Amino acid sequence: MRIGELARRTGVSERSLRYYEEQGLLVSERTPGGQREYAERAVDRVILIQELYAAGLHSKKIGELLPCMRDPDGGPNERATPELVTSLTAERDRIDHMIADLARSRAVLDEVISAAAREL
Amino acid sequence: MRIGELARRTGVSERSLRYYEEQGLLVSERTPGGQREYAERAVDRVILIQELYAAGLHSKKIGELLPCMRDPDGGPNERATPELVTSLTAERDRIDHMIADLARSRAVLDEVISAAAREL
DNA sequence: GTAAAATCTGACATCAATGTCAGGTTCAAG
DNA sequence: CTTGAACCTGACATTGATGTCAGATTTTAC
Repeated sequence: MRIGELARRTGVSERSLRYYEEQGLLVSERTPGGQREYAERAVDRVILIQELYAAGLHSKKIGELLPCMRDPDGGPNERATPELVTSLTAERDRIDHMIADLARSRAVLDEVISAAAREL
Repeated sequence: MRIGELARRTGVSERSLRYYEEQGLLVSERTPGGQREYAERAVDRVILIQELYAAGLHSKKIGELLPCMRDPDGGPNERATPELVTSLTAERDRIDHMIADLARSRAVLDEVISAAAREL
């Protein structure tokens, strides 16, 4: 598929898709004319990238992480270096804190929303 | 307490504390010389503000939300307008999505970390 | 072949919280 | 009184992903 379709199917802008490629997170073939052609699996890949961004990982870290994931087709993947494991563990802990904080914020919102509902 | 102590106790920079005040999220008395003097409860307030920022709320929304929270001392608080309730409900839903996304990202990291551990 | 739609590259803009720095003032301790 | 630490205001810089635009090229439909 070309970039427009991938953008539509993932909800990610074309601009961002080109940026992901520039950052080495996403690969594409090129048509003879030079336009990007994506495999079907790019859809899941893009969604994953977005989720990792939302989790606060930066491009560089995502770029290190992605090759170490088990491919869905069981293809070869890189081995995570000890340094990467250390850094990913830190990220995981940070995400745990983030989830806990989010739960607290959610409770705050919920309390205000509920209080307003009770006053109707 | 003055700004330095509040910064130290909350882990938030003095710069940010002044910014919060500028945004109307945090109040302070002033000494005769013009320096900020904070009440003890400012500590919890600052931590709450940070959590709401982390949850993706912007200054404006936090500024609308805070007065509608029940004060710990049961003091008077503003009533949430229907528009605010609508917007807070949307934020809450967004936070729910965010938590779900974070859980997925966490699982991805965990899988890579675990796989590396198994290879030792 | 032609026109419209899609894509390309490259550059510049944006956002919002925070960092940083300069020059001046206030506070606390000797 | 003096000195150093803490604080003040105001301004400018930073960050990193994304928006946006211009001008050129490719693809698709007729």
